[in-house]
Amino acid sequence: MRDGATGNASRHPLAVRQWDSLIAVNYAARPFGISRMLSATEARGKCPDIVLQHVATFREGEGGRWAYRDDSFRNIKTDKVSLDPYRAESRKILKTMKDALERWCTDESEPELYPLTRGLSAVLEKAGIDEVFIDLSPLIYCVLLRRYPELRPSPQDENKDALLPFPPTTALMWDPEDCLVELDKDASEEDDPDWDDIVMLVGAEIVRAVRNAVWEKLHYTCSAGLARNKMLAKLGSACNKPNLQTVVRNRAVQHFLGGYKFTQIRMLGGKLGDQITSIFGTEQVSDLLNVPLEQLRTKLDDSTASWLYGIIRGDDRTEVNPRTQIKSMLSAKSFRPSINSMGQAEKWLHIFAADIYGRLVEDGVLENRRRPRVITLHHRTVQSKSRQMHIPASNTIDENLLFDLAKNLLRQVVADGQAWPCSNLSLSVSSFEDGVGKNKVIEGFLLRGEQAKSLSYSIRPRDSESASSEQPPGKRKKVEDSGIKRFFLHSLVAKDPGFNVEDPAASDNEGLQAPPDQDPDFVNPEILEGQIEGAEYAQYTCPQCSKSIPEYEREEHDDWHFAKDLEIQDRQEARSMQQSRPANPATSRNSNTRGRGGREGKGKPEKGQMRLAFQ
DNA sequence: ACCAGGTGT
DNA sequence: GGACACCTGGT
Repeated sequence: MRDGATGNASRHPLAVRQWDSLIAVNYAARPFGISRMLSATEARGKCPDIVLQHVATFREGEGGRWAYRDDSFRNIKTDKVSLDPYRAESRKILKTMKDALERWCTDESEPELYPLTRGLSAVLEKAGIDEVFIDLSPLIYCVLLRRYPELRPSPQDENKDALLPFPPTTALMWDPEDCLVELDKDASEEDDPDWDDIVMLVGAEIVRAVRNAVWEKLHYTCSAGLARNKMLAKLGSACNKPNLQTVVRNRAVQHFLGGYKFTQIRMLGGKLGDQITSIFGTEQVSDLLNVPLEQLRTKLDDSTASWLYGIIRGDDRTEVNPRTQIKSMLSAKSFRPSINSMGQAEKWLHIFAADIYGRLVEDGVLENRRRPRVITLHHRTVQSKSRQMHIPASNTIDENLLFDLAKNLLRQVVADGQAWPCSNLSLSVSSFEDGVGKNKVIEGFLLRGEQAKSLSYSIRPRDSESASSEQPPGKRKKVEDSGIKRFFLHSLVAKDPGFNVEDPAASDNEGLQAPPDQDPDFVNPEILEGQIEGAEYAQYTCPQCSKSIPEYEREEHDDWHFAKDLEIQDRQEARSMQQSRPANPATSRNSNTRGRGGREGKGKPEKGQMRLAFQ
């Protein structure tokens, strides 16, 4: 589990400026007392040398292209912030991390472990533009099996509750840079290590490798926290910034948490935290620990009470969600002097539409036929209001369409009541439909690895033809060079985890499964292969895409996944990882636990196993 | 389905 | 605080 704040390692004081305030401050500037929320003037007062870089902006009349401009801070009236550069860096970092993690799940040296570990991979959750949670459990499990053969399940080892062997009693060799949180009072560093400790040690090794990769490749430092759940990892990550990792061993949790204000715990930083503070007259976790559950229940509703009771004891069950494709895109502007007319508002709608459209294109969303179904306009005067509508499925999404829809929505809001003066306006698109739109036909077919290679060559020309014919002229080129290939590879694995191939006959019927309003020819039928050949051979169910393929094609199939991973954007990767979970071959029992959980019952300590002891 | 509101970076 | 993004709950 990991979480880190990344920061460029510049030694010169530097901050990112948005209008007159700072939104990010590097570590070199912090000793001067510079923090977020300071004004540019205040920052200069504290550190005359500081470099203040304004964020990129869109400018009225310059279309959808952002730029860094020397005078943007003076143009708050006409410019709109663009966070695109940060989104791009964020993607690079995630990709680097993902690649670094990947190396931990493949080990050719011990083929007998393949059935147990193949397909296991870490899950990454993007928690912010510069933060990520990583569930390392699957990787740690792999490493444990390799290093501690006594943990490998033996055939007669049916009993899930069978006791684990004792771990080796040799002292653990922590890296000098691992920051260990002091143990609870009832525990001692002299005690023999337990499996939980070893799990953390392995995790620390992996995370160090990930952080090193980020440094080597991108020159960002990052801090990390390792613990048994997200809440503890998050708290830990802040303990040793900017460039160290903090390990909260299970035997240290009580001591660690006891020193915090509960308002620093995730979900308690807002109104709920305030409410609890005033009810119980304290912000300290240690004080709240003395309050019995029954008493919490008298003051809070039941679910909140028991959640709170658990969370301050280190019990956080929230999963690391595999990042899915982006769920919404928003473009917004606050108006310092409020705006007062439809005409003024429309200018901004143009910029919003261009911004969002650019991001739709950049993210390859159009190429993938992933489109938002809903558009929403938010409007704030004294109160805030929002209106949304469906994006007509028949239209090609472009800037003008977005603008027209936005304008309609704005009219509705304006007609609705007090619309002026308006202090904030935003446009967003959401409800992304990733059913590859016109290519639903692909789902339900299986493309064999070998054929995938040859066919992807043979069909590419025609494929891109039909693809670009329905693209606006401006985007043809992009589709042709890399877009379609990406799309092609992606769409085969991205969608349906079940991946049914029950009706091979359907495969050579054009568009048999295509919804009536969709064009079945977008992907030529001949590239599809609905039949599994070699069914008489041993079958292998790919944990990544759930496809069932002959054993002898496994390697090739994996190569194919590997190539795909390199090509498609990280968010798309995350999606396929998510879908691979249920297909984990190791999941034999415990349908209510996750794939990795079901199996870890055997491989991990019975007490305090990573997050899974609870259920 | 629609909208409001809360939480986080 | 501004500009995001995500989630939940009420109707």
